[in-house]
Amino acid sequence: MTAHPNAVPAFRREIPDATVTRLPEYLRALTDLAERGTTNVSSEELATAAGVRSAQLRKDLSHLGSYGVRGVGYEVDHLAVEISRALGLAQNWPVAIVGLGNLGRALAAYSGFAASGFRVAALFDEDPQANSTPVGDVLVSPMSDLGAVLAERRISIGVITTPASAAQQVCDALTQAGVRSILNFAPVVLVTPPGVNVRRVDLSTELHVLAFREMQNERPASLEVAQ
Amino acid sequence: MTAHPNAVPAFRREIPDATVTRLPEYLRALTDLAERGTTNVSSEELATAAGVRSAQLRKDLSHLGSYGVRGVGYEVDHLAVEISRALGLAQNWPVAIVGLGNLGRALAAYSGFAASGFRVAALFDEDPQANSTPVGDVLVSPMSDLGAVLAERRISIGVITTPASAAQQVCDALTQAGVRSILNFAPVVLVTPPGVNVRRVDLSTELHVLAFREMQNERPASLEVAQ
DNA sequence: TAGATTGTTAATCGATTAACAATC
DNA sequence: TAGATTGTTAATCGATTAACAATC
Repeated sequence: MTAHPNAVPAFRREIPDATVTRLPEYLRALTDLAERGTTNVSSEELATAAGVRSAQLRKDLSHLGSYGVRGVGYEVDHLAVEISRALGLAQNWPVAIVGLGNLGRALAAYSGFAASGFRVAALFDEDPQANSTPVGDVLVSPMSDLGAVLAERRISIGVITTPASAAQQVCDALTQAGVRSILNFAPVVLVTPPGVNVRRVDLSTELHVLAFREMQNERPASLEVAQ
Repeated sequence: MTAHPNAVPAFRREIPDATVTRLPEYLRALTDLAERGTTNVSSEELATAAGVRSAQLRKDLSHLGSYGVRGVGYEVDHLAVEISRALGLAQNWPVAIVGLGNLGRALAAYSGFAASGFRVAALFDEDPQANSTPVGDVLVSPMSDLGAVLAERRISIGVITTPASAAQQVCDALTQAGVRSILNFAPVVLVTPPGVNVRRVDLSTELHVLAFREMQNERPASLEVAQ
């Protein structure tokens, strides 16, 4: 039995990661426009507001569907709704934060989450002292309750803000409890079972990249590769 | 006067951004290895520890120079020193943090910076009340002193942790004061003069990308693009 | 209809991976 | 020398940009 040589693969309608990363930015720009009372926008204007080229914006949007009108542009409200829907914003995702040091507490108190469709639904720390200090109206649970609490509150997104030394262990506990999406602030490469999505934010790395470019500016190009 | 057709462009020895972003990870992996007493490592092992392919690791390192030995591998300490040098880690960059809400204070207190070659050298907030609460041994200066303090402490890297509404204004003040490298945590696209490097970290965006994939997993692929 | 702007195709660019000659 | 592994070249892959036909 031979497959047709030009057979189209059954399903291959993936939206590139690079595009998904820019969608929230488009949404933010649209929200700004709406607040200023703008009802219609061209790809050129919206692209400028979001810091990209218009061709890229149109290409990105084309992955979602066809929500513009040729010769006219996009209706701000409508496009915002469509992007929100694509991003699953209506769902108000419950999120768990593990590790309540300075960063963990700052994130737990961050008001931007609520505005973006996320809700801090559980907090964990292994230090019993941390357990006695709630953040807002969310109590801090001990690590031993992780599985039970995640299941009960139907949490599928975890944020790791522990020290590097604890991160892998926490990651194991999260995946064990069925979490398949992890945002990791600890400076470690996490090992996860297949099917688990990990994104890492590393503050030092960001500074390193800046410092590197800063250095390049300071010294003449001719020295760039010399030892 | 005709240029030689195969003339090599005078200087074009740029290291790709993607490579620079991975260098700190390699360095971290090397530090781990050194702590465990490992003195030698192959590209295969180091790549695994850093979460990349060995071909990519070798390609990345080739931008810096030739620090391995064929048939043997890399000397852990030596390679670490070379990467540190390439990243400018020896310099102990002074950094300013503007905006001392929860996140700003968390960053100011973050011990990881010191370990990575950065030093929190100045803090700013427009709220006079914030000015009275130092973080560690660094006093909080009023925004009006920004230019003077940056000049005096020779600061060229700024971190913006203000609310979105203040970010552009702060950015203007920083660039005005000669800062050309900015790490922006506020959810805005900053407009800067040419030559200024901005990197943005956006917590909501990271969660959005995770939520998006989470959604894709939940529903069948055949619905992915349907409206 | 004429003018404008989208959605999409094709061209370009850059980054990743595979493969292997160089060489310890 | 034989075995191993780097540094680099060439092939592949994917993402960005330019250009324009479709169409409001």
